[in-house]
Formats: sequence, C-alpha cells, structure tokens
Amino acid sequence: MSTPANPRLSARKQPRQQRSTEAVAAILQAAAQVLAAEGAARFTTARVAERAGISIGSLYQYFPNKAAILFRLQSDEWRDTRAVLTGLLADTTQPSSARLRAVVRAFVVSECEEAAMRQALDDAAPLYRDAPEAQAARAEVKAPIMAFLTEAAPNATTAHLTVAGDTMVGALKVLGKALSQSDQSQEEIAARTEALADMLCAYLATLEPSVV
Amino acid sequence: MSTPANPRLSARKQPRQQRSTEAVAAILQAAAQVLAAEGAARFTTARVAERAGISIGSLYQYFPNKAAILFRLQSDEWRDTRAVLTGLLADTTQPSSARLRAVVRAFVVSECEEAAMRQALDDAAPLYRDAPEAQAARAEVKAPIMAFLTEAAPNATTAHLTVAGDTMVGALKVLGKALSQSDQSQEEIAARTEALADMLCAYLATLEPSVV
DNA sequence: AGAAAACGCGATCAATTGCTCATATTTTCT
DNA sequence: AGAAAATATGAGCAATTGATCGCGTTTTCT
Repeated sequence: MSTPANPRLSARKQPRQQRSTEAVAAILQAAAQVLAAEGAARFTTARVAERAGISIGSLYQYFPNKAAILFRLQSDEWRDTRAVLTGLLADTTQPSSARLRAVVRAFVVSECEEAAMRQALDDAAPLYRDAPEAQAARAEVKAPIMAFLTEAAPNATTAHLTVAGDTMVGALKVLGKALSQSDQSQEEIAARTEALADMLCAYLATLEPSVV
Repeated sequence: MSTPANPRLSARKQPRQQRSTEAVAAILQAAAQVLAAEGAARFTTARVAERAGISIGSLYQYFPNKAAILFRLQSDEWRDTRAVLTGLLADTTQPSSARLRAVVRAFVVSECEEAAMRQALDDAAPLYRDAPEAQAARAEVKAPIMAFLTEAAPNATTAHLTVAGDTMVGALKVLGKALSQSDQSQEEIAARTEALADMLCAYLATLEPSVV
C-alpha cells in the first residue's frame, strides 16, 4: 500500500551456463557498488549494467525488474546476518548475557562496514518491502532472536518477548546508523557499543530475574 | 551523499495576502493526504496541486521544490512531538518512571493514527534528510529526551546517556511501526505498549540505581 | 555437422516527473 | 481611479527511467 503493487521479485530465468552465472554475479557486485557510490535515488538498471560491463538486455534476462536486484542484495545481507546471529546466540556454553554482548559487538562491526550501501539499501526498501518474500525473509532473521529470548526468559509474557525482540532489532539498527555517521571516534564507537550491550543485558535480566 | 545534493528547503516567498496563506495551508493538507493515500513513490507536485485545488505554478511560488513540502510536513510533526515530549518529561511532580511510561503511551497513540502518512514520510526522508535544517530539527526533538535522562540519571556516562536516548527513540519508532501494522488487536497493542514501558523503565533504573 | 537452446546486445519506446515562464487576474496602495 | 505589487494559471520543456524486442552470437546436445 505504500508503493507500486508488489512486482514479482523471483528470478526470471535461471542461469545455466557459466558465463550467465558470472553475469549475475557481476550484476550483484555492480549493484552494491552503484548503491554505495550513488545512493538509492540514482540507482538505475542502466548504471548497474554499465558498471557490470554487460548490456541492459542481459540484465533483464536474470532479474525481472529493478526491485528484484535490490531485494536480492537485501536478501543476501539477511542471510549472512541470520547466520551470524544463529551462531552467536545458540552457543549455550556461554551465559545468555555474554551471547547478547557478542551479538551487539558483531552487529555494530558489520553495520559500520559498507555503511553507505546499507543506508541506500534501506532507502530503497519501499520498492520491495511489501512483497511476501520480503516479509518471510524478515521473519527468518527474527527467528533466532526470538528463540534466544524464549530460552533466556521462559517465563516472560509473549508481549514482553515480542517487544524485546523488536526493541533489540530497532536499537541495534539505530545504534548502527548513529555510529556509521562519519564523525565518530573509535573510542566513542566502542563506548556506545558497550553501553547498548549493558542496556540489553539489563533488560534481559528484568525479563527473567533468575537467569542473569 | 545519499541523494541529490541538498536542495534549499526554505520558503521561496512569504505569503502576504489571505488567499496565499490559505493556499499554503491547502497545499500542506493535500500533501498529507496524497502521502497517506498514494505513498511516497507516487507523491508528486502535480498530484498535490490538483488535490489542493490550485495550479502547479502557484505551488512553486511558496515551495522551492518537492523536498521542501515534505520537509515542512515532517517539521510540523516534529514540532508537535517535541511539545508533547517536553510537556510530559518536564513534569517533575511525577517520578521519572511514570513520566517515561506516559511518553511511551502518548507516542504509541500518536504513531498509530495516520500511520500510513508517517510511513510514507519516512520513506521520503532521503529527499531532505541531509539538509542542515533537518539535522537541526532532529536535534531539537532529542533535546527534551536528553534533558530528562540527564536529570534522571546524573551519574551515568555520556555514552550511556547518548545510547539511551537513541535507543528510546529507536525502540519507540520500531514499536510504533510494528503496532500500526493493521493486524494488531487493541489488547495486543496495549500489552506491547506496557511491555516497552516496562523495559525502558528497567533500563532507566540500571542507569541510575538510586532513582528507581 | 547441424539443430536447438541459451545468451548477449543496445537502439528505442512510452511514461513520468520536476519545474519554468509568459501571461492573466486580483488585491493593495496612493 | 490608476499604478504597482501580489497572486494565479497551466501549457510545455528537458531530463530521466524502466523495460522491451528483434536480431546476432555462442554454447550445448545429438
């Protein structure tokens, strides 16, 4: 309801030969570069194709439209994020507060690199946000977080757990954005990162006093 | 750096007669309606002018460009938000936790009404986000929050205070977005609102144990 | 080798959009 | 009333962009 009725985002044709596989890879790499260098507003299929060194026609053979390229980029990011989250949060040899700290640190680090590209990707979100694929992908990222919270605070209400999950995600996003703005020193970044970790740990403790 | 080099956002000409004052008001009202009904991507000056019942030429006599209309809309929102925040947070007859709860409730309520328009306004943010006026306006909204935190937790480090402010804003935004998505019952909204209030209060307590 | 499938190309179209400018109308001021 | 300032109008321009389609080339398969 916020933008053009969701276009299809699934691939138009599967690459079967080596050159086309390379073409798809080149398109994605070029897309990330264009996004980082020019911003979401100047992200055009023509520019992507040019930077990838292929023709526009070829681009449209593997992506049905512009939104599909952006979604693919975001999708890959989410896949990586999910992998990291799962790895850190499911390590039951560590107490939950330590796992939480590790997640905050990892998230801030990854958010600070390629900050321009991530910002542009967020700016372009309206183009694919409402598609069912995107909603499913978001749910998949949240899954390990909710699993962690449920395990760490089995007695909390679902409302508290849901809000805790949303808040964690929101707080991490906000902190990431704030810190990736150029004028922050390394010390400042580190201090704020630990501060957020402190906060989320404290919050976790209130959810389940016995598992601090 | 994320979009077109910041265009000027200040008014092109000040309305001096009554009809032009009315025209500006009509433009702003129409802009809000177009934004809510069509989304950021279909927000065009032509559509705004048509809905306002004036010509495009007249529109451009009072707004230098499209971004200026959007910024004005956002600016007015921020002004209201700031007023509400200041009113609730500065009421020192209440304990800080109660003030915080009141803010969370008020914010969720206001975020739920006109949710579509607010979402679209966020989507359009890249158009004006980098302008100095916008940065100044954002700082003004944060000011009462920081003042409150500083008063409520005078011994906390600045890193903690800054993060707390950012997190409060981020968490409220995220919760607002999550709750304004249609499929939430009144009970669910209320439960989550209180859950976020619980969380922020708990966090505040950790910032300054003595002032719980 | 020869056919069929896969792939590559880029000129080109249709649509949209932000915004200007010459001109006409209304209000204000003297 | 009459001049000057303010305001209103909308046709139209310049630029951009997403996407297509017919045709040429390369790879794969038999």
